[in-house]
Amino acid sequence: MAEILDFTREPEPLWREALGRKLRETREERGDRLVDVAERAGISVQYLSEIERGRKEPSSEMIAAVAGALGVELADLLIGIAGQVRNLRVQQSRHFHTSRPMGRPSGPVAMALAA
Amino acid sequence: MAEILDFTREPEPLWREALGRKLRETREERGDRLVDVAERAGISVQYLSEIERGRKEPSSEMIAAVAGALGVELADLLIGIAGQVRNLRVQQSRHFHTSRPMGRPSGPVAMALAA
DNA sequence: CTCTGCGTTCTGCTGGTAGCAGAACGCCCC
DNA sequence: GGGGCGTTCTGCTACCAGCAGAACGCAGAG
Repeated sequence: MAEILDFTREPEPLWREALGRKLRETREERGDRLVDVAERAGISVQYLSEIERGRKEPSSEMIAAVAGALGVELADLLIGIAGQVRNLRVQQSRHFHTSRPMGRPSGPVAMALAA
Repeated sequence: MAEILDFTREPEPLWREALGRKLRETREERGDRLVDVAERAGISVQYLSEIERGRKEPSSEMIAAVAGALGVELADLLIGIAGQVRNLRVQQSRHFHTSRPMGRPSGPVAMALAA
């Protein structure tokens, strides 16, 4: 009974965190400031800051507004996020089996309850 | 100058709609029932139904729980959704004819203001 | 040292809605 | 007719999205 639980951080990042990271990256690549994007998207600057830091859960309309203000489409955004998530996970669990989604993750409910 | 335009706005599907579609597709591919996934994810069956139909905005924890219950990772989910979104948009702009009863007024910024 | 620009974070506040239970309903197949 | 499956209606409560206003840290520039 060597492995009780992986007390290491559940490697899977949450959606809002990955999204925020990608949004920030995209904005900085464009050389925009928070206030620029916020104005264009029609939202407050504090709120955009929290979205980018993965603190708040933006609605689908918000996501569309920010993406539109950044000049990217949803599909591109998703692909970019997927890439980031992949890199993050590989970085963390370097020497485990490579991508095999068949494994039954032991704690789907646990994640929901944990947060 | 009057830069009014925007009447060419394709109805880019909202995040929650695309997500729901993909979740349902994944579940059906596995031959699971709503109640199976709901139980495994620890959520109610009505709510899962609404998520799959894109009617409610699930939190990141919910997404993780459902994805876990389906045995898929976030990255795979995102890529699948991106593909669906792409296909949808192509399908729409190719011939606008098919049964599209819902005249979705979904613009990025416009939606934020409307909401 | 001060000033300015940029982002972050704190304190509120309000409306909306996530998420649930319970039940009813339509549909299909036995 | 009955049972499995999904949908939808009516609530209901608790939580949080999303805002304004202001303050703060931290750079660099003068």
